[in-house]
Parts: sequence; C-alpha cells; structure tokens
Amino acid sequence: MRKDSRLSRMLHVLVHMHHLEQPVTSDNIALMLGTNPVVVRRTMSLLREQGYVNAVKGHGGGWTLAKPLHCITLLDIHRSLSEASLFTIGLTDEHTNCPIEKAVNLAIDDVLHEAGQLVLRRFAEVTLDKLAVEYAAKLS
Amino acid sequence: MRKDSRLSRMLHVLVHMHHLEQPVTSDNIALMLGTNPVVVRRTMSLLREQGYVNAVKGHGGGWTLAKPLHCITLLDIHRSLSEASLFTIGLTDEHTNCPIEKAVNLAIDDVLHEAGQLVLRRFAEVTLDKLAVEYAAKLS
DNA sequence: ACTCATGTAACATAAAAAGTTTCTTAAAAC
DNA sequence: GTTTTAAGAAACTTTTTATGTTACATGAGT
Repeated sequence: MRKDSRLSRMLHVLVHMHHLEQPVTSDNIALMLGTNPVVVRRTMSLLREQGYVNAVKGHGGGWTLAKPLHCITLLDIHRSLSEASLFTIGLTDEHTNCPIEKAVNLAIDDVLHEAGQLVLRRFAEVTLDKLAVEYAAKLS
Repeated sequence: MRKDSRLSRMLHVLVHMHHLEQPVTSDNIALMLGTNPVVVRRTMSLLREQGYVNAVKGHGGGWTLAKPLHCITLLDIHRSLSEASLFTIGLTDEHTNCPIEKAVNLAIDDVLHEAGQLVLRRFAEVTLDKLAVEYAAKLS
C-alpha cells in the first residue's frame, strides 16, 4: 500500500525554514527532498492557501513562513494536505442492503473512527516549535 | 490514496459462510464480491494458511470455516491479510542524520503507533459472532 | 476417464501519485 | 526597459502497485 510522506516532508521543510533568514526557493527545497520543484510548488501551495507560508516571485523570492512555529500544529499541516483518510483499510459499498455487510462496516468504522479522532487530537497538541525542542531533546 | 477493502470483504464472506451448510466455491464468492475467482483464492489462501478456513478440491469442494465464528476476531483476519501498515501516512528516511527529520518522524510515529495499538486492541475484542449479533442489533 | 474445484505462475490492466516539460506571470536587478 | 529569477499552472509521461486475467497443474469425487 502506498504511503503519503508529504506530512513528514513538509514538517521537515517548515522547521528548516524557521532557521533561515532568507526565502527558500522551490528548487532548493526540491534539492533537499530529492524531488522536483514543481512537485514542491504543488504541495507548498496547499500550505499557502491555508496561510501557513508565503510565496514571493522574482529575485530573492521563494517561500517563507507566514506564522511562527508555535502557531502551527501537526494537525494544521495534516489538514492542509487534505489526505482523504488516515487509514489504508477501506469499507465496501456493494451490498448496501445486506445486513452482514452493514454490520461488518459498522464494526470496522467504529474502531477506525475512534482511532482517527485520537490521531487528530494528538496532532492538534503538537506545535512545530515543540517539535524542534521537545522531540529533539528525546533524541539526545 | 488507495484503500484495501479485503478485510471488509473477507469478514463479509466469513459471516455468510457460517450460514451455509455447503462449501462455497471461489467462483461463487467472486460473483458475490463482483471480482475474480483467482483474486478470491489469493485472499482466502491467506486465511487458510492461518487456519481460519479450509479449502477442498474437486466435486462438492470449496471453502468452509475451520473454526466457529466466536473463535475468530477481527484482529485475526486483519493479521492474516498482512497489510503492511494501517496508515496512509508514511515517514521519510532520507536524512537519517538530520535531527529535524528525526524529530518530525518521532512525533508522527508516536501518535500513529498509539492509534495503531488502539485499533489492534479493539479489533481483538470483536469476534465474528458478535458481529453478526451485536452490530446487527444496532442496525435495527 | 471426466468433471469440478483449488493452487500457482505469468502476464495484463487500471488508477493514482510523482515526476517532467513548457509556458505564463510577476518582481527585482541591471 | 531588458534581463534574470522565481512562482503558477496546464498538459503530459512515468512509476508503482493492487487488481484482474489467462493458462495450466494438481487433486478429489462421480
């Protein structure tokens, strides 16, 4: 099953951006992530639309943080990337009048929904500045 | 992001099988699921390897339950299908010496691991006979 | 022997994310 | 004002992977 690592990558980039005075170009970010400037723009645009980064064209332009790290949570970025669902498990929708299918889906969805809520709650608690501090501490 | 609905489908099939006296053929199941008999065999084989269903060749053959429903949990089936991971979110593994990447991954993994454990715990609590009874009741 | 069913390998299809090319727009430097 | 630098955006290609398909082997019952 394919994984979406955009959250991980964007967080990485955002924290790095905090340590820079100058705007970073898409080309730079692409180089850093081993990917393509257009892909970077596509993803960063989603963050721009939600007001977490600014984009400036032309000489000396590039991407900058629009908010301080302590005003951005994991949830904010996760939401901006609009992943349809957190889980690789899907439900079927083929025999909507079959009580067994309904019961199965209800049971699975029950659990996934609860776990999903937990993830969102926990993501909401982590601001990006904590990331750079608390978790960095754990690593030492 | 693509979804894996094998869990949902297999549970559906297993509960149906419980209500049948005769073995069900892969062709039958395929018809029921709107898919292919080979795909059915591929998936059912995983359950057979773990001892949840039997396969019998030849005339009057097909698939039967190897255990009563109350001895099979959602977790059992989920495990049998060996989905690599529950989550669509992936971590990066590109700058393993970058403390920021490490911190980001640690933060995300922390949350996902906890949520994953919750899912597994809850899946372990649901036996397939409950599925057919408790959840069926909720539906009425 | 013949039919029916699973087992398995090899190949084909389809869908989606990622990558690429090309061009437009805008801002700064000269 | 021309050139350079950068994002924005559209159209297309590539890659990946789950799913579907074909073909044949194996084994059980009639």
